Amino acid sequence: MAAPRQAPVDKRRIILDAAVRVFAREGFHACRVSDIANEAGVAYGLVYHYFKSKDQVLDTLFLERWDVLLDAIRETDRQDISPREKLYAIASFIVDSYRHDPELMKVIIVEVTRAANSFGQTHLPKIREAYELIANIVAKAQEEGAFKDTITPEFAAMAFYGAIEQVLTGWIFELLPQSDEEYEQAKGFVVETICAGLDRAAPAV
Amino acid sequence: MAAPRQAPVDKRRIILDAAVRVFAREGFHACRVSDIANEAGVAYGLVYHYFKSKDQVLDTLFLERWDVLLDAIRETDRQDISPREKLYAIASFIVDSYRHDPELMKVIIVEVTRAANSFGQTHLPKIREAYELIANIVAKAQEEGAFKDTITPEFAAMAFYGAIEQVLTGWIFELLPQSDEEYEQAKGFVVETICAGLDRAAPAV
Amino acid sequence: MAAPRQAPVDKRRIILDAAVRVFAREGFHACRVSDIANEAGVAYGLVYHYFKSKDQVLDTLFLERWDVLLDAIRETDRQDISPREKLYAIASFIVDSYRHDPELMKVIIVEVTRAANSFGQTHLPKIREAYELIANIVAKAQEEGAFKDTITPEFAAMAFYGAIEQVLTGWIFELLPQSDEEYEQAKGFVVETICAGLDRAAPAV
Amino acid sequence: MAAPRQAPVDKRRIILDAAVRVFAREGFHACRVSDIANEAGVAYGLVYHYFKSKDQVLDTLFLERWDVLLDAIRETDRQDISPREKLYAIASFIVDSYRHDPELMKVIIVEVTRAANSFGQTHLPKIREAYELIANIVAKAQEEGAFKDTITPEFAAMAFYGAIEQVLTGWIFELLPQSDEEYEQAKGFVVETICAGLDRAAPAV
DNA sequence: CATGAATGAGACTTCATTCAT
DNA sequence: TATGAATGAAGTCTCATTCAT
Repeated sequence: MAAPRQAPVDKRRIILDAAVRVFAREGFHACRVSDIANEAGVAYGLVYHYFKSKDQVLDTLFLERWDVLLDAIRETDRQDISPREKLYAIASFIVDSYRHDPELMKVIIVEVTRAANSFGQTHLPKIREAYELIANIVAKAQEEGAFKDTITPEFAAMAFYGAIEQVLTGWIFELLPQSDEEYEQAKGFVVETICAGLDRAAPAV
Repeated sequence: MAAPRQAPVDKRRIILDAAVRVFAREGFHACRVSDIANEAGVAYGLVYHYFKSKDQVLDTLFLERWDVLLDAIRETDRQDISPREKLYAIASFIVDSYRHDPELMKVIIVEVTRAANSFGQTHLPKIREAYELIANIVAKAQEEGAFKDTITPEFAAMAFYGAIEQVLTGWIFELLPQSDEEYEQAKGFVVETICAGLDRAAPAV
Repeated sequence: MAAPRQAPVDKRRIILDAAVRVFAREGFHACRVSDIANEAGVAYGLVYHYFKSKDQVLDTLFLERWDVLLDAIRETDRQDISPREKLYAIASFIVDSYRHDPELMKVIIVEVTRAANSFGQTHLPKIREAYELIANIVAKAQEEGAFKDTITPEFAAMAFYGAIEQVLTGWIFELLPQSDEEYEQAKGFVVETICAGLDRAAPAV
Repeated sequence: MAAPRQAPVDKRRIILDAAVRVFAREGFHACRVSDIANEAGVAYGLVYHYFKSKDQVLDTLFLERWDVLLDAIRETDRQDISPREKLYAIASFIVDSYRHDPELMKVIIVEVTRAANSFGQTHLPKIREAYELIANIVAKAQEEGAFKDTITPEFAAMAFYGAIEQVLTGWIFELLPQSDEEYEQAKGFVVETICAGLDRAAPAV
């Protein structure tokens, strides 16, 4: 039987993973391409062998992950569950993404989705897709009477996403406490916040 | 009677106002100090006569406005109104700030509060004050039994602020429609969203 | 009486003059911008204060001088002298330009007029103007019967200019001997070459 | 009967031919080694298997062709014909070289003989040989009394070669019209220009 | 106060060349 | 022979900041 082979090293992947760590630690603008190369343990030029520019490294990281998110939202919407459960699934996916790879989520949020004047601008159409998918879920729920229609789906989607992102930002910059329990509670909290509100008049979930 | 005075030209103010327009239009990092000087119609070096650095120009703009916001929140909290009315007043103040000077709010949100890796980092304590003032309102409401305590005040404050900021961002980048009516509705919407949620089970405001 | 003033130093001129020396010595592509700054005794960035790029420095040098040449040709053509005298005047102007500032002419010829794939391409219209002005002189002479019309004016102009430029190139790279006498002879030689040729059958000038 | 053999593919030759096309199209400095490899349809590294450097590819192209030119001039000089006929034969050979392979001649002229600061410098001795062979023909003609000796042979050779090269440059960059007739006329034109001149006083050829 | 010329550190990107397979 | 991933030196340009007037 053949000896077990060394897994082939994918330098491109190594560079991307190193870039996540460097971007998370130093910020996209503050770091130098040489920092990425050093972190990856490869020569300076290899970064440019695989990527056209420093920008393209971040673009790649964002698109890789954001497409997974969009797929997850679409898949969730296809399931036969209540609107509230759908929103919960989406919130779960986002929170779990952060739990699984906080550095990557930090980079995506800090350097792209919240960086409206640079990469956020570039990827606005892609980011917008997420808002629209969420808005569609709300719109359908309103049509079916599951949600009241005092607010527009677009507005609800923005508020929902804004609330989650701000919580993640709170974790990222340690303004909010973090623990497995906190993460789990947060999923319910965000949906609770959006779907039931703080008012005592609203029945508990 | 005194001769009519030439309105005293406050070059410092002229530079700050020009900076708002330039930062809003081109972004803080993308613009050059000379762009500010040109927009203000003053010499290059004068910017450095009044400000220690390019950073300090943005710092000044942010602090000027953010202190007004913090004062407004504190003043609101002092009034003898319900927690929901307090949150409505805060949402109102933020939305009206945007209506009154959208460029300034764009700069503050895009370049500071959402720019967690640069100015957001620097001004985190100041930004945090706003979160804490809001959290205090929620905490008091929970103690008094006006709000249920299924979620922490800190979390509620983050979700509340995140929802508003995301809506402003939606306006700034024209992802959401804008009109006087939209602005007025938004104030209620955000509070509604946080205080009552989307669930039909929750009574309408 | 006022003390004699120090002539105001025109740093832009100093940079241009330094660039001529550096380009002549090291070649446009081989030299670095810092070489120009060092030669001029100014800071690196000042080159970019006055010129948009390294290219623009050479563009400026070329255009400054080439416009003088074009004016000289036009002025010559306006005079009431024979075609042969006009060509002699043009050859004289070019040769004297080299005598007066051999480094500048080296740069213009080597880096622009003979660099067909880089700056020559860019300035082709300007260079072409010279060919056309010369061709016009020949054309008029042919119409008046002063020159025979066995060859086209365009061709004659190219051959005339090519002969002179090659001779300058010979001097620049020391393939041909140089002296005041050589320079003076050359003026007649080129015109002789073009107007009468080597053939003994042609009467001496 | 033997199976038909695959024509032996000489990869080295394929690379050289591809290099001609790439150098002609993009210029030696503007193109990358990978462009040559792509044009040739071979792997990047193979260029370096056959040639020590990018420079050496151009060196090879130049030397291959220039040696043919030098041989042609020597062979011409050996023949028992008049000096004017010798110059005509040389002009013919150069013009026909251009007709036969305009891209190769473009590369040789633009990137070597007119690129005095780079390859022209390197190959100056080789280029000079051509000037000297031509000068020798003139010198002999002057000794024999066929040519007048008002100008030095070296100067005549430079003017002669300069005139031809400028005409080729005119064709290469489409400043002069091209056709089979033009090419044929040009051969006579150049010799005419050098040997008889434009002056009506000079008898027609 | 006001001007704008002068400074110079810093970072991205290119690409010829090498080398392991 | 043939491949193409890997290397890393080198140079242009930007622009915040300083300073002499």
